[in-house]
Parts: sequence; structure tokens; C-alpha cells
Amino acid sequence: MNRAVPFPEAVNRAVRALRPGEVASYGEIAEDVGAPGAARAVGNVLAGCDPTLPWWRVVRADGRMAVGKEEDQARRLRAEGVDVRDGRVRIR
DNA sequence: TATCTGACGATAG
DNA sequence: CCTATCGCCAGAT
Repeated sequence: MNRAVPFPEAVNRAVRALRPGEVASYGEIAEDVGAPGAARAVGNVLAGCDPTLPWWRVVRADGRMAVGKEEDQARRLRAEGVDVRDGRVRIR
């Protein structure tokens, strides 16, 4: 028995499942891959993820952008129709 | 095996 | 609303 799919790969898949305009938090992705509370670990994976992976659809729990990528991420999200206000995704 | 790191999260002040 | 601190997890060294 085998262990579950390697963490980075599982995260990779969860992020790829996100569709344009759809946004999720690191914590949400962590839960999706069966590792609740591993939000930081998810961030570490996205930090070195494949460039083809839509990493910009993953934001902080409070709707803020990834540290160091705020401009780039906000720009990409806006291009998909996401409402970004003052550097953070609009939380309803 | 031990320790440190980080694209996080929640709470306290 | 803001910053500061602690707690969390998986990977890297």
C-alpha cells in the first residue's frame, strides 16, 4: 500500500482543477489534497510549480495575493474577470 | 534523525 | 483596519 500521491502532485492537480475566474485559498487546496492545515506546504509547492499551472487562482485566506507576486497575480486574476480591490480579491 | 525554511492561517493587541 | 506573534505542515539541508 501505497502511500498517497506525492504531495506536490496532488496540489498540482487540485490547482489545475480551478477554472478561469475561480479562486481558492491555500487552506482550501490543502483540504482538497487531504492535508488540512498544510496551507504553508501548499504555498511551498506553488513556489516552484510548473509555469503552466494556474497558480494565480490561489490566494490567501483573507483574499490577499501571494507575497512577492501581488502585482502579477492581481493582474492575471483581473484578466479572468475576478474583482480585485486594493490588492485583494473581493470577499463577499 | 535533527533543524530550518516558507507564494499560510488564526488570534491577540 | 493595522501589525505582531504563535501554530501548523511538508520539503530541503
